[in-house]
Amino acid sequence: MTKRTLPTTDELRIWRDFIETADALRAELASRLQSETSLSPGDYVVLLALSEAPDRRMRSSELAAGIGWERSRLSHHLGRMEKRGLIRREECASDNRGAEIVLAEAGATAFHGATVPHLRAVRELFVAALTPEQLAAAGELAAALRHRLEVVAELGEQFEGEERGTGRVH
Amino acid sequence: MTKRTLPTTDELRIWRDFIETADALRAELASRLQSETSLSPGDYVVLLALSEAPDRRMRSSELAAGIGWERSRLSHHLGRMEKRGLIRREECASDNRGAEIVLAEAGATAFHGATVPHLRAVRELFVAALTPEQLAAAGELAAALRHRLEVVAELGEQFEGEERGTGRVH
DNA sequence: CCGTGGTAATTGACGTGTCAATTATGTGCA
DNA sequence: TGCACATAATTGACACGTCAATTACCACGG
Repeated sequence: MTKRTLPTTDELRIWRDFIETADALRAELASRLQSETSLSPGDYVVLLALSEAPDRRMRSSELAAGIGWERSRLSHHLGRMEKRGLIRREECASDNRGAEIVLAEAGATAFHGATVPHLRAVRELFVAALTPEQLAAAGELAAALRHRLEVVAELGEQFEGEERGTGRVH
Repeated sequence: MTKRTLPTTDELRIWRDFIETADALRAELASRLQSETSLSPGDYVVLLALSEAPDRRMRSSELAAGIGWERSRLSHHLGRMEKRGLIRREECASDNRGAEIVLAEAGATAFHGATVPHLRAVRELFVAALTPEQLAAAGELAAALRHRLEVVAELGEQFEGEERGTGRVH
């Protein structure tokens, strides 16, 4: 006999509801942020990281690591943000390869204008939509899913490009 | 005194965990689908809808409505899929404006090859990562969040472009 | 018949994301 | 010294998504 490896119809329905709702939520937040402050979610996380950095400046790779982005993605995004005057790029004294990303005045202003509306939207669309129990459940869910992702990522590194298992950990 | 309208630190942490995890999950699923079957998630949903349609063909707008996409997005995507031979566009007899989207052989084959690996991945990364209680909680979460999104969407239509409220419904 | 308004679908411009090169620099070891 | 290798960051090509036109056609009231 073979073990069941495919989701049931109910499980699949929950999966679709879950991922589509998360997507819709992200889209709505993004749309509000954009229309209220002309910042994209990407802009927001970059500006958040920069405004919390000592001296409001950071090495490009630290920034990428801090917000969990690939460097190429960050590079492209910084290019667009620089064109709009939100950040500046300066050469790095200690490492000639490196770039320091500096929060520009326009960036600081835009970020300050964005933070309250954005947080208000998070509260309205997420926190206030859930009971305290549901909120806690959301946290546990995220932890469980993230844990599974980390586990399979480690397995994936070990058997580079081989067959994937069933995901069963025990 | 003013009512609290911003999330607490804990609430914000849960929010970030939640949305970032959902994002990571989506990204991992997409990456697997792509590397195992050279289909994107977009391709998958389009092919799924088409392969369930009577005669494996559909009017473009029905398709868009069925999968919840904007027509422009679908149009762009169909252009890319047509170039790869996954679908065909045919003229519509009853309405000369319309287009019928037809599932091509290559599309049917690709979809059939993709469905089992994809469902297996959903099970491995989502279903099997959660306890039954957590799975149920995920469903309730999605329902609650989606409900809130629908409510604010209705409000948004009524007061087109006016100030947004706090999201409090009662 | 004709014009006005609505609908089907596409297009172009642009921001965004990924992958695979590429450039330029640092580092360590024979 | 000099060369192999790693690292910092960018670039180019291309897929994807949204928004605002645009094109082509339907439908209906005069």
